[in-house]
Amino acid sequence: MNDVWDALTDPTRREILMMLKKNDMNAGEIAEKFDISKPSISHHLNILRNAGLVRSEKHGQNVIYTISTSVLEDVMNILAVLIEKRK
Amino acid sequence: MNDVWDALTDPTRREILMMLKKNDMNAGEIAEKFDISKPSISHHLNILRNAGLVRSEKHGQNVIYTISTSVLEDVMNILAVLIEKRK
DNA sequence: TATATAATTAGATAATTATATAATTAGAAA
DNA sequence: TTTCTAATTATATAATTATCTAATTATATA
Repeated sequence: MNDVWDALTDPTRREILMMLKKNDMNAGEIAEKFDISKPSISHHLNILRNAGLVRSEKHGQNVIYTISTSVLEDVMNILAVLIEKRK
Repeated sequence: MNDVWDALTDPTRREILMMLKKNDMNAGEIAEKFDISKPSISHHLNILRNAGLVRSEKHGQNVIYTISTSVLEDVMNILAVLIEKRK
């Protein structure tokens, strides 16, 4: 759970998720969208994967990344509790 | 918005929010609940306040903290977009 | 007014994190 | 099998962050 929050803190990683929300992309395509080195993006992808926010699958020499939203439900639930009115 | 995510990353700060969800508390009461120095808690409270997640009001020599959830709606919305199915 | 209490600010430090470059691994194609 | 491309791993570094102790500020009370 902490891993999920930590993954979501970084703006680059949130943007990656936003992009993956629209379409699956491979690592190179993702890296192209940012002004950051490929290894650095690879690192961000790793953090997202460890948090369970993306999945990766190798196709030939490409690695295709897909968003995985199930863990986000937990985050939503926590927020819902916080927002919920005190009785 | 970044400030909100950053504020939410830290487990101590999330726990503070959970506590404040139940009741308003003053700085000392909050600090007592953790095994962390008072200045450190003060620092966390400052980050929460800058993110708009709490408000503080001085009553005598106590400072009473209250949760403020409106910014959390924005976070919820971002998560909702991410979770939303691709069409 | 002197002292005690609540909280914050100041300053230092250890740990974490985002980033880069260089090296490596794996697969595709000449 | 050599070479090219995609991606990751290894390593180093600068910046950020969480924490501490000490000092300060503000209020209350003896």
